[in-house]
Amino acid sequence: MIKELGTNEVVTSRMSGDERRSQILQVAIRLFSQNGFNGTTTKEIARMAGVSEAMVFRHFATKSELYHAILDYKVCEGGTKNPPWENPVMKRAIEERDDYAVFYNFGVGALLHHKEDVDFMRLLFYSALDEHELSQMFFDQFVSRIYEFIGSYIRQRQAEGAMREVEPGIVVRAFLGMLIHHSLNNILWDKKRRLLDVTDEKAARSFAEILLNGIKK
Amino acid sequence: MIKELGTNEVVTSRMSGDERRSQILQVAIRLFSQNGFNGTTTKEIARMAGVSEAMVFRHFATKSELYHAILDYKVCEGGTKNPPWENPVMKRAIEERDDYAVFYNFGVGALLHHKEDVDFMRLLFYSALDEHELSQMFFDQFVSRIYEFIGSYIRQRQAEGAMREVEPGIVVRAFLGMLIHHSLNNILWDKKRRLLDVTDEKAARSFAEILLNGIKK
DNA sequence: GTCTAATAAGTAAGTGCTTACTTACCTTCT
DNA sequence: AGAAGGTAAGTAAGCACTTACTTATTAGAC
Repeated sequence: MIKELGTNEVVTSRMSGDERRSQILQVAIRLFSQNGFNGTTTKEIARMAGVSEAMVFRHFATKSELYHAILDYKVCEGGTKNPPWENPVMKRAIEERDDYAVFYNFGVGALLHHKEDVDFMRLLFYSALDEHELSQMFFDQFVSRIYEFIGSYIRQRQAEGAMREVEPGIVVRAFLGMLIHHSLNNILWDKKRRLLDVTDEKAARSFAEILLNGIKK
Repeated sequence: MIKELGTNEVVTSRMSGDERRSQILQVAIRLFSQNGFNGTTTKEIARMAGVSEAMVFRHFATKSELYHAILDYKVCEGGTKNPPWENPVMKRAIEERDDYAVFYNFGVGALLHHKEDVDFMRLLFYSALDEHELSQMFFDQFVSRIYEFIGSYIRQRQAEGAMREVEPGIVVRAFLGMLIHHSLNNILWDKKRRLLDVTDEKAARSFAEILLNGIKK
């Protein structure tokens, strides 16, 4: 009997199939992202979800299928759903050729996204090390599009004479490198921000300034 | 009976204790770096080393002790042993205030190092995700020294009026981000270099140029 | 409204296999 | 002969996954 204390709402112990399925999924996301595929047991997933192991296997035929469902869900949710350049602020910045606004907004968006979904970042790296196909899928679908998009923007600005002739792919890699490495540091090694303690805004501002000064004509 | 074919040298199946120990270590490094701690079995380590499981446990009391020994070995070998700035080329560049040479040489060195020791990179990330103490140790001992060293160089050049007043920590993070993220891409996701195919030298040159133009006065 | 039968949510107690680790014994060198 | 290198065959615990069964919910006939 699970009850939500402190509210009038009382949650009965029995859920509908869909509710239970997504609850198990949420629990599993946390555990897989914390301990990786091999470090997570179905027993623990069941325990954390407050059900018997049999229930886990009623909803997901195998542990692998559950892992696959998680990555599938996370890759779709976190990736292909809403690419950064759909943002109206970004759109205007691009039209107005406001390079700083383009890179700053992209950067802040990325850093925020990483911070809000640490589980996803960890899952992504675990699955990349495990060489899971969905990690490659995420890269092919999401990351390569970012390269295309920002790359083509840089190419355009080079054609317009606003940027030096550096290979756009390298510039994108440099910028994504700053952002992702910054998030990775905060998530994995420097949780206490002992080495570098700056707001996302300041980091994005500095990275955008360094990059744009670095490639301007 | 293991024999080295194609040479006159014949390796007998029986090794000395030290030889066997370091052979098991080498085999385990490869397996742990490929499959992580939980994904690697002592049975497989023994099989790959061509000995029985009992031999693994004669040299290392537990699986954890073996893992610890590996990280210990790798962290010392790959990290604290020879910091990049001990390199004479780097030393001269620093004395001569040749900013480009400083950052370019550091970059090429890092990229080469990553490429030559993919196992180490993978181990480092696996152990960081697993929150193993030695990953934190590596960060505290090796990475933070890089921040100190490059950071203080930047501070000096700022005082000399050669660089803008950007927080040195952010600049270091930006540069390390470019380098590490580039290596990570090559190791984990873009092994075929479909997104970006450049030599280490070109990458280091571009990254150094972007960074230095980005922060020059 | 109430009874009922079908259905869906749920579990306890397994299964066989794999795991990290051990024991008791053998073989090879010096 | 004795120390060091080495193994076959274990053990107990843990793993993913199954079976056989119980409880709660609900839809429709009356």
